[in-house]
Parts: sequence; structure tokens; C-alpha cells
Amino acid sequence: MYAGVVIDIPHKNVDRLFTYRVPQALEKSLKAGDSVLVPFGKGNKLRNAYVVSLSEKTGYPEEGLKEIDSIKEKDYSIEERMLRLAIWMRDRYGGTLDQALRLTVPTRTEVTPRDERFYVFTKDREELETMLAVAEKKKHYARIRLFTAFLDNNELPAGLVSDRLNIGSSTLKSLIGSGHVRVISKKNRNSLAGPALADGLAKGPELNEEQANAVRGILGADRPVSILHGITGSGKTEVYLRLIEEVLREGKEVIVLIPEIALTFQTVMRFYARFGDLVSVVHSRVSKGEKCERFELAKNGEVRVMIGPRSALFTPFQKLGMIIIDEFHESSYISEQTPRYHAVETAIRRAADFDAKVVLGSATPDVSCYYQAMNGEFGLFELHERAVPGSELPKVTVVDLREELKKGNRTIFSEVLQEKIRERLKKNEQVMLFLNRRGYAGSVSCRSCGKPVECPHCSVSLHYHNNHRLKCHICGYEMPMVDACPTCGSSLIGRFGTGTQKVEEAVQELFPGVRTLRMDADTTSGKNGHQEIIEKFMNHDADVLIGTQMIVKGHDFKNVTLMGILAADLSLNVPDYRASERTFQLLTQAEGRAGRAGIAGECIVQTYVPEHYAVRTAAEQDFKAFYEEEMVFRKQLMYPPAGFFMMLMVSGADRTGVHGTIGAITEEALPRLPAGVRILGPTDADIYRVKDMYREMLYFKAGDEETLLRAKRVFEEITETVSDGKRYYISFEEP
DNA sequence: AGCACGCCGACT
DNA sequence: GTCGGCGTGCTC
Repeated sequence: MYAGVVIDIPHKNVDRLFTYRVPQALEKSLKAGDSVLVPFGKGNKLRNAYVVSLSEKTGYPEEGLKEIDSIKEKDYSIEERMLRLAIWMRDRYGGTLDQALRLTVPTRTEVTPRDERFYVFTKDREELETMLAVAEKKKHYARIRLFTAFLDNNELPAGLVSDRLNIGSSTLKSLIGSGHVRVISKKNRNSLAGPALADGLAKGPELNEEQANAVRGILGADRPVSILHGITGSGKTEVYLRLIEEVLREGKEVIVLIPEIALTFQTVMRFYARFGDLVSVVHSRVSKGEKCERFELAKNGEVRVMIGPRSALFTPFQKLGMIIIDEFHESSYISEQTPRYHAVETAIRRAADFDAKVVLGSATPDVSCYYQAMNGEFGLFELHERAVPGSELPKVTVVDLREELKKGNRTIFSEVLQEKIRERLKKNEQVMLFLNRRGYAGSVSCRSCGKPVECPHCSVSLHYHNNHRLKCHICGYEMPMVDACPTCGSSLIGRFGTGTQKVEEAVQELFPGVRTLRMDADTTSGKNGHQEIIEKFMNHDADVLIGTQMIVKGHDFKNVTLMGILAADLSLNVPDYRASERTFQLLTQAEGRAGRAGIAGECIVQTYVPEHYAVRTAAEQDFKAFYEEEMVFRKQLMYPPAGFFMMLMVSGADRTGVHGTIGAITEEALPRLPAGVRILGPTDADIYRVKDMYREMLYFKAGDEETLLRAKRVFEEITETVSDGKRYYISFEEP
């Protein structure tokens, strides 16, 4: 028997199947998905490999074959359905099969098994800290990390779960004696799992009719995917909890995906409070070994609800019944490393194979997904009522900055905003100022002539790196940090902030003595930079928090009563057909940050285009209205989901040649394109120069995929005749 | 990714 | 004449 294996090396050159003989002794037990050791390369060094296929014969000459050395621990084997998922991911998102497989295997570090496992619950933060001190002395590092992760949020825990605590000290024994700390060893943990733990902890409230309808509808729907659209405070989490209850009752398991930034102690605690240690959590601060262990618990059914960011999608549950994705429109669900998988798509794919349901929750659903729901491809459940007590939406005021200019106000704060800030500061309440500027962070520019330091080979600015060097993120070009402006020679050269720096200066000038904090890529560079700023602001060590996207996602500050959105249009003015959608999402989210916990909140939206529908509908927190107008725009311009588009890119070292070539292609194509195809351009690409190659592009769009593909064929035929030797490269790219 | 083979400069 | 630079090419 022969096995086709993938060698555990993430490199293009070895991204294929290698055939090995299966030794007699393993013939019976070996199966696809197993991890094995095989001799590889000249030195026959033993390497990890994944068995992907098994067969009776091979086309490869017998004498060249090597034999599988041994099978690794069964714990490392990948289930067949996860193997299929990895293959699908490689095909869909690129990269090597090994890279895709690595996601589906618990991190490959050896874990030393522990004799005892203790779960500790406490309602008292001081006790927690005492235990921390003890643990630190005993050097239980993995657990210390877990504790600090919880403590970072500076919230008094309603109860605490810790994996693994070796209790030897007397200090700890007395704590247990006090009764506030409950210790559950591995032996008796099952008896305490689930509802038993809810004793004394918050019980779920009664569902309102909309919530109950959503639960019934999602469970009963014949569609495997449902969208749960619920405005801020409509009680989506309670719906999730009820769904999980039902799925657990059926004996199945649940994955809950949450944007990394929103994965806070409070969120996780709500799940613990309800389901006890059937719940586990993975996130970036959980060590690799710990993550591996938790995945194993999931695999053998000891843990049945896994909460985490996108990577939790690969929890090796065998009886997966539901995948819940909260705030599913968030961009953090798209991986930044290869394979650049999209967690929503991948979840739908995994669920199909596991016969599980997918629930996509959001206050501002992705327009394309919502369209699919409207077309009946997905189930759609809406929550309009506020179910969370005291969660009034903030009062939103839109300020026209053009009027401010007419009045001669050239500052970044409108009169209204200045007034409101003053008012709130007087009452000792906190203010957040949001500048939704993207890009440019990390670039270096001249304060004298204003020119950024650009890459000599690409039309982008260089980024500053900690090693005092400048680097191009497109081509990798590197040079030492300059001490004078390459354009004008001025020595007034410095890092280009996100703009928040200027805002901070302005705030301090306008309100002398005000305590400000800034949160952006510059100030959060440290390991816990993020967390430190959040903690400070929560402690009211500052009155005003100024920041970029980061401040509007996921963190609830109880004392914040005013949110100022300084320039709502910044995210509108980007060349992307989803600019309005992004703006609506950001504004809606930002508005939701002000005034919770009973204090009336207010939000000031400053803009030059108060009449823009994204601004208008966001001010009213009306997704439906936004969606209707957005779809008119998308239909008119044939953008997804109403249409399909593709771009044709011509690149070459000779700029005029590139221009001429794409012009010629366009001219020749025009009379031959099928009816209904529209073109846009040609025009310079967003980044018009990459590695000394100039790039121009042409968009072509159609109302249906078939027409678009026919248009593509026309372009393909033309480019074959037009392409001038090897001087120009022509490629097609999908959005 | 490793590890080989391979073809050109300053050394015992 | 040899040790060694890392360029490209292969690994069942």
C-alpha cells in the first residue's frame, strides 16, 4: 500500500504529494489525516508529514520510494472533513496545502501531561491576586498569562475559571477553606459542568418575542445559514446563549467567533456563567501549548463550546452543531497571513460538511450577505427592540463643516462640539474623539514641504520600522531612516502620525489642563499598549480619549457620554465601491459607544457631506434605509452583489508604452464586447508603480457572471494579439 | 525549508 | 593547488 503525503514544510517547491510505502505493520491502522514521520531529502532527515491519500498502486518508480517511518500520536491526526476543508482552503485562498493544514492541527508543540487539573472559581478579586502571587512564586507561567488576560480589563470578576492550578501551598488551602474559591479537580469536574455552575450567577432573562422568534426560526430553518440582524442593545448575545443551550441539548457542539478586539473578560464571562467549564476560550494571549490542550479537550468532547477569534473556527469538534459569528462584517475575520481565508465563507464551508448551522450576527450586516438573505439564500432574523435595559441609543447630531467654515471656524472642532466637550468635562464625564483616518500610519514625511518619503521603486511611502529603518511594504526595499528630507533637504522630518496627534494638541490648547490619551498605531506599539491605554481610560485617568478605528470597536467605557466623530467623510473618499458601507459601519459603531449604563449619551458627527446617505442613515441607526439606498447605487453601477466586475491590468517598465497598450486594447475591445458590459477607465492603478513597473487598469462590469466571463474572453483574445512581445504584462484580477 | 552540487577568489 | 562564497535545483 502507498500513501500520498504532504511534507510539513510551508514552501511552494514542496507543495505537492510525495508517495511513500506504507510498512506492513501500519497498513491496518493508517488513515488519511494521520500525522506521520517520513525520511525526506538527501539526508533522509525525519520530518513531519500529513497523510492525504492512500492507494494500492502508484505511478512512481518503486525503487525510488521510501517508507513511512512511524505514525505520530493519534492526537495529531486530522479528521477527514477537516482535511477536505484544508484542501478547499488551499484551492480557494492560495498558499500551500501545508499552510492550510497547519491551521487545522493543534499547534505542534509537545505538551507535558499534567496529573491534576484544577478549576478555580472566585468572586473576589483580592483572592485572585493572592493566588496570582502564589502562582508566580511557583512559576506557573501558562496560568499566570490566563489570569492577567482576565485582569487586564480591570473588572471585578463575577467568577473565574482557570485551567490548571497545582495547589500545594497552605495559602491556597486556606483560600479554598474560605468558601469563595471552589476548586474542581479533573475527577469531579464533569459533575459541576453546565447549569450547576450557574448557581448564584446571573440567570438568562426571559426572551422577548423577537428574540424567541429568532431562536425558533434559526433552529427550525431549512437554510443552514442565518443572518441575525440586531441593533445595538437588542440582545443578540442572549439569542446566541439560547441557541447554544439548544444545540448542547441535542448533544452537539458550538463554535463562537468574536472579533479579537472584542474578546474581553465580560464577554467570555457571560458564556462561562451559563455553561461553566463546558466553555473554553482561545485567543492570541493563550500560549501554544495551552491552545493545543484546549483543542484536545474539544476533540474528546470535554469542552463543548469554544469561543475565540477566527482561528477558533478550526476547533476539532466532532459533533459540531453550530457556528456563531458575532459582528460578522468585521474585517478581522479575513486572515492577514496565507492562506488569507475568510472566516465567514470558511465557516459556511465547514458547516456544510458537518451538517451544522451558521449564525451571522451583526448590527451592520455586510451588504452582500444581506442581499443573499433577501434573496432567500440565507435565513434572516431581525431584532428591532432594545432588550438590554438602559441601552438607549445616543442622541446624534450631524454638523455641517461647510457652515463652520463660512462662520470662519477653521479649527477641527465645530462650535457645537466644543460646547459639548466643555459641558461634559465640567460634569466630570468622559469624552471620546474618533478620527477615522486610515493608511499613512507609520509613514515618514517632511514637516517643511509636506512630502512623504517614498519608495524609489514604488508609488507608496516607506514605513518606519523599530530598527530605525524604512521599509517598502510592496517590494521590500529597505533603507536607514533619513535625517533630512530627500525632496527639500529640511531636517524637520518625522513620523507621520495618524492625525490624532494634531487632534490631541488642539484639545489641550482649547481646554487647558485636560487630561488626554491617544490610541493609535503609534501609541499601542508595546505588547500591552492597547490594554494599558484602555485601563487608564477606564480608571478615569484621562478625560478625553482620541483615537482611530481601535477606539470604536468593542470597548464599553461606562463613563463616556460624548462621542465626537471629527471627519465622517474620511472613509468615504477612498476609491473602493464599499466606501459607503465601511463608513456606515464605522459611524454606527462609533455612535454606539456613547452613553451606556443609564447615562444619556450624545454623539456629534462632523462632516462636509451631511446629505450623504451613509452619514444620514448612520445618524438614524437605520441599516435598512442604508441598505436600500446602497443597493440603488450598486445596481446602477453594477457592483456586487448586484453585478460582477473584474479588472484588466497592464504593467510594464515603460509608462507611455503601458498607456498606449491599454488604450489599444480598450479601443479594439469596445465594439466586440457583449451587450450589457460596461467599462471604467483605463486609469492608473491605485498603486501605479510597483517595483519600477507602471500599472494601468481597466474595470469591466456586467449584471451577470456569464456576460462578464464572455467579456473576459474577448479581452483575452485581444491581448494575445496586442501584447508586444514580453514588454508588457497583462493580467486579470478579481475584486 | 534544508541540503546538495557547482563554479570563481584569497590562503596554508 | 585547496577552502569556501552562496546561486540554483531537488527532495517520493
